[in-house]
Amino acid sequence: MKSPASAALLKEYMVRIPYLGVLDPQQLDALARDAVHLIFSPDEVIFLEGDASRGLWIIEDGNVKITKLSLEGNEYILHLLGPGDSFNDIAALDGGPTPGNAIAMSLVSAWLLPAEAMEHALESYPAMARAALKMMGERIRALGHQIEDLTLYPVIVRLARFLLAQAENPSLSGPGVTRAAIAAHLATTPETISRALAKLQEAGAIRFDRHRIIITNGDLLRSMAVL
Amino acid sequence: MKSPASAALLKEYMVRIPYLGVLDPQQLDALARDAVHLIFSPDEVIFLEGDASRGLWIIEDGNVKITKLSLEGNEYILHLLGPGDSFNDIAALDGGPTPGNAIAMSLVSAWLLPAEAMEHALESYPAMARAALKMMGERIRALGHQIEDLTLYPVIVRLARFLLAQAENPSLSGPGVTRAAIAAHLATTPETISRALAKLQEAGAIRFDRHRIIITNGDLLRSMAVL
DNA sequence: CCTCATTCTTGATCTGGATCAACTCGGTTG
DNA sequence: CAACCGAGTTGATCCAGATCAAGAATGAGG
Repeated sequence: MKSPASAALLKEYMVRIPYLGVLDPQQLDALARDAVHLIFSPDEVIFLEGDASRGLWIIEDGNVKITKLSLEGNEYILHLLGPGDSFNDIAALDGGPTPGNAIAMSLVSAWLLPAEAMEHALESYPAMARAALKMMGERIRALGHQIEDLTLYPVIVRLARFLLAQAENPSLSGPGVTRAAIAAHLATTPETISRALAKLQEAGAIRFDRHRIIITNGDLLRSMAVL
Repeated sequence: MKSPASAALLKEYMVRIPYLGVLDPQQLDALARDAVHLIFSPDEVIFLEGDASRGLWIIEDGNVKITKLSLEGNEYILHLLGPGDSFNDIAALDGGPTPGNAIAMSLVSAWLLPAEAMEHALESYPAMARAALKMMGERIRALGHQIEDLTLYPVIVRLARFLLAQAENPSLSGPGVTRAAIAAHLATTPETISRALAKLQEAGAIRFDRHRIIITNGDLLRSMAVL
């Protein structure tokens, strides 16, 4: 960490991560000092499912996808992440293997808080473990909802929900988040996404400005999301 | 807790739950003393998704399903549970709302370790929080695999995997675990399960003895599970 | 401004699995 | 043992969404 500006940004992002936000400034500083800063080119593999965890990653810039891959090469995107988002939290906190593949979707710069530093922090600061427990609970509920969506609702509903989620989380847009990526996240195909978007537009819920998607009628979209 | 025999069984089950197993005998005893024993009839609702958590449940006898329900009434079974299994762990540990519906599939007797007792234990015994963190990590990985299965593999593969999992976990059999239940767990229909089982039998991987399913060729079944 | 490479759209066809319906098999109850 | 009832099987049909194929829009690089 040479650049002080960069170090300040890292700390800003760290305090927004719930289980790091409970640390006091010196503790946070100590942890941040161990951070390593790395760059990945588009499509570069950051880690693969089952790898030993190298620690906690925090994105400075760019988009990253966490995926599952079938033997036949089909991909499911578990999470789409952007600047300020962390990933590999689970493995970093419980010392287990990484739970998915992490792949850069664009030019990505990110920090790595090494596993040993995380482990040390977890042992030294009990409040962090308690906060991590809550975070994991949230994550489990989110995965439960993801399963619910996939098994109980058709593509158009899932897409409407995705767009609503995206609206309040800017990290889900940006380059690399193509129709193919949305498709892989909703467990369908780019063609189906294209058709579903056309239907939503027809219904008047959204509009295309060039290739950007704009929500023109949030209530209508919400009703189509069965929410 | 009047019956000493029953209390002994409860403690036996408790030590097998990883994050309770780290407690020493007195701590375990103290927690067990607060347990309440309850009975549910078949199809009775134990709790609904989003309810405030009453605490940690441990099954003495019978089967319980944890489900998600769509507005149209379609059901997805997240977990099938039997004697010795616990449920509502997440909410009991993080104090959040219950993450699914719990419904008795047969006559069920179960203990409830009240939320306050769990909370108190979690605060008093730091080792328990650490162990709980690991347990949640495992749970998250398992949900990840469930999503992977649902999105990337066809019914027959999911069924083969289910049968293999069932073979080493007797709590997944027993009355109430009908074809309809398996179907709801694999996000399909009873008819499709029936046909898929017929195919597996035809291939020689399994056999029916009356209505019990017997694995006759584990390797073949594993190969059909793409494992 | 043109070219080339993606990504996106749109249409035609195909298919795994859902749905609907009829029937069979046990097991239970009076 | 007759009547019944829930579970399981089996066949026929249907449909959401996948797949295949062929343009059309967009954007980057020369």
